[in-house]
Amino acid sequence: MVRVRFAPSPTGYLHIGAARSALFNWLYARKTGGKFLLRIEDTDLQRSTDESTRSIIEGLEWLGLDYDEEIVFQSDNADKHRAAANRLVAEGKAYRDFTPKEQRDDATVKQGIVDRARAHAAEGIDHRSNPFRDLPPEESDRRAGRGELFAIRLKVTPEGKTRFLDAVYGEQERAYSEIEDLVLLRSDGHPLYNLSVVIDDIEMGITHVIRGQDHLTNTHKQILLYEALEARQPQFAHLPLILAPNKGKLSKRKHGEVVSLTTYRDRGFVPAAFRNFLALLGWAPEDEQEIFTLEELRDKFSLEGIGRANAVFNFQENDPRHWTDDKALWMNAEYIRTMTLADLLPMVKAELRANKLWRDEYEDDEREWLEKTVDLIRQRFFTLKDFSQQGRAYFSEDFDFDEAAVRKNILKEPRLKELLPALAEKLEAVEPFSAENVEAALRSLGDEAGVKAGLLINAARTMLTGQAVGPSMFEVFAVIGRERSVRRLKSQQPWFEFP
RNA sequence: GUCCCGUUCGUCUAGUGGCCUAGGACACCGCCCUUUCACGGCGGCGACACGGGUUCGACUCCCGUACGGGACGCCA
Repeated sequence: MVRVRFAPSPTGYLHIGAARSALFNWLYARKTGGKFLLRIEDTDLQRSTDESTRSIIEGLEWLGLDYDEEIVFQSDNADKHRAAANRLVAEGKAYRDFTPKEQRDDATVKQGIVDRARAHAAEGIDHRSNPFRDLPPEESDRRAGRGELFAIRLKVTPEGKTRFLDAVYGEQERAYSEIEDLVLLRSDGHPLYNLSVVIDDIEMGITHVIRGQDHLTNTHKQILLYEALEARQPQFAHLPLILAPNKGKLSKRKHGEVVSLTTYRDRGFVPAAFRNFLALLGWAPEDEQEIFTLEELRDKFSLEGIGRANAVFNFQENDPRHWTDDKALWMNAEYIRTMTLADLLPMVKAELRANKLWRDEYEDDEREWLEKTVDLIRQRFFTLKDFSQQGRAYFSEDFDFDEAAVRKNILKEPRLKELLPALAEKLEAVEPFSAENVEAALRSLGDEAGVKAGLLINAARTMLTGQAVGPSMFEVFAVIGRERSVRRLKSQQPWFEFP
């Protein structure tokens, strides 16, 4: 039975790369009939926050990735991690390192890695030079008993190599000589990442570890731990990374909210659309299908379909039209215009409600009207936000007029000053007020006045919706209704002055 | 610096030795449809990082170079 997990550390918002890992794990579990588990890796007390945990849970819920069993909080297992480390010491597979702890902040650590590596290169690397590595057990016990502080390090065998078969990257091996005696337990008793992950994965019965490629080299250390703990290794599958447009790392500090999953929710993405987009970042089906229902995605997903090259998340920071990847935007528009109305309506409702445009009648008396209207206007929308912005005039009397539209469609033709009220007159008599009848009325007015129908159509579009673009105008009349149409055609706007 | 991974249109990708004059999607451009803008239809632009091998034949296999990414912490 397949058991996979998504194991984020709650140190910030849910990153889209992490969201994709979660998605792939979820798909794999659902495809194989296995379990998808959630583990919060909150052992870094300094940086973990409840708010992050909440945002992760919300994010998964938004994407529709439901998890099985109780959430595991890694910090709850610290005692088990400590016990395991001590057991390894007792078994001689790990040792106490009494070297005093160095105090370093994040920045100096990063520099230290490079400096130390250079020095090693110059002098020749020896990962086994720790003076406490071969301290006799009695001596080690005595010093520990005396209350001396120590870290616990894994005693890595000098000769040999670790190997594993990655489901994505294939055969992997690494010489033991490349691996340091990693610290398992800090001198303050705090268990460290590699230990905790391995113990928890064993404990949770994880069969497949599907995670970012940034863990590919860590995996060798973890394998050493599986061996030391005499536990069976899971199958590993590492995912290519998602990069920024400059092919660098995608980070919040540099790239802002575009990398945060919640941004997509807040900016009007349909969850299924974003999920679909994410699935295609680093994975491809056997055929050329791009739009999938969740069921199709689940059925077609496979580890074999995952690529090895990192993917660029293509967005343009200073261009509002391309604020995120164009394909994601297209995908969202595609979903908005093709999904069932039943699925779309609740999202539209939430959007209208958030903007005080919702009226309860939309749910009973005017339900039909709402469906017709939404169906009409969704054809050219890209996000759910458009329903309250571009689509505002359909739901409210209080909407803005686009300046360019006014200039182009109204002010440049003085005759409209008479024609618009004339059109309003005609519309008052149209019965029933259908698209066909409105069209006939409008065209006859055009003929009588000797102007092209297009002039009236475009002017009416701007008077009724404030915009230069929109759906078929006769449908718009029908949806806006006689009363509002007439009123808007006759309305005296402040800008309504011809030269 | 050391080790690991990668490199096909601007982007996401298909491709596992002949099916490739390299396919699809997004973006872009043009035409058609049309009252506008979209949608849709049709068409266009556009890529195998480079150099050596292996082979009758290489996008596909091997080696090297370049470039990019990752890891190397008493962080996760």
